[in-house]
Amino acid sequence: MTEENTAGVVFAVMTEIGIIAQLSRTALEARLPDELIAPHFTVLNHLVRVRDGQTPMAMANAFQTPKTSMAYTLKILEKRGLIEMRPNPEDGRSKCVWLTDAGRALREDTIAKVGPDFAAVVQSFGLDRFVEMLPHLRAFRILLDENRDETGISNRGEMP
Amino acid sequence: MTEENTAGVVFAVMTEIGIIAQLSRTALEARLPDELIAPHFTVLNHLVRVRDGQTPMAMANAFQTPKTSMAYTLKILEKRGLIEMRPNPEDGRSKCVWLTDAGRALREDTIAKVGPDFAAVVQSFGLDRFVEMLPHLRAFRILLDENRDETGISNRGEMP
DNA sequence: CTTGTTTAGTACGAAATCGTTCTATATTGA
DNA sequence: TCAATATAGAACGATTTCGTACTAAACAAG
Repeated sequence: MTEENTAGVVFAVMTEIGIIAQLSRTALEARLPDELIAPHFTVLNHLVRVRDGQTPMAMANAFQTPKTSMAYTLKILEKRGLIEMRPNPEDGRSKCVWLTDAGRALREDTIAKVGPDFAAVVQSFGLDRFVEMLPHLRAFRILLDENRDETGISNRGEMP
Repeated sequence: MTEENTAGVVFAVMTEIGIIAQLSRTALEARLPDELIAPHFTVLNHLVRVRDGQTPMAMANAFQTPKTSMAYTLKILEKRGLIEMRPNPEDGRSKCVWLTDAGRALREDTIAKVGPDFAAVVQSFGLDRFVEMLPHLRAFRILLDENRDETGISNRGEMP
């Protein structure tokens, strides 16, 4: 926890981010339907946030998660009618993942429900500090995203 | 992704934090011994960062994770000789978790190995931005930590 | 065109995570 | 004191996550 050196600061930031992610994951799951867990929502959110029509492999890559894990998550989302899997017209091997109206609606509802849970915390923290942090976090995430694959992890989808 | 309203900003920050946590989790696991995964390291780190000698229940609470999951993680760490479980002298029901020298050493080694992986990213991002963000993240994490249990999740350890 | 190589997805078994239930100890309150 | 309740951990089965092996389609080189 020393902050005198680069490694210390970076590690401390990562630790804080890890804890925050864990706590908000719990808060999120408390607001999801019982049958769904965080990864399901994360996938729905990704499809809205980036774009839908992506292949499962591209999504596994985006999430740095094994393709078999992604396949399992997608299968459940499809069973629940929250996404649709259609064949990829440009590649007979792969499929494309599309959101259904129900999928979009569930994402919206969940966001609306989780918001108030954070309201008290955000108010005492100060919205302006959030606004201030957001572009930095975004920039850092983009950098991290670009610079990965330097740590060699297989089975997690290669760059498209 | 709109940033015009409170909920939008908060949700956007959470999304970025979630992605960063996921990416750094992958980077961390790439540097851990093959038999160990992120939760193992996270527990070791927690025991150094907060204090060791805690009960499994207190740790499950800290991680917002079911006590059975924590028990499983601890069993593996104990089997690997990275922690020791001793009876709690103040409560016959519970145990206390203590780090071994090997556990401390593994944490140190891992931090030393992961650091360089982030060096390039941090350099182009700017260390000063990290230093700037750290206290905000820490303050937010502490607030989140204090304000939880408003979403009612059972089985994840009550406050000690 | 072949033929060998790469890639997307699937099958399947192993490992991790989780919820429920059970046991032993502690705590509370008559 | 002692019964009633609450808590920590263990046991156990179910679900999720993951790694390896396999299949089918695309691609590359000749």
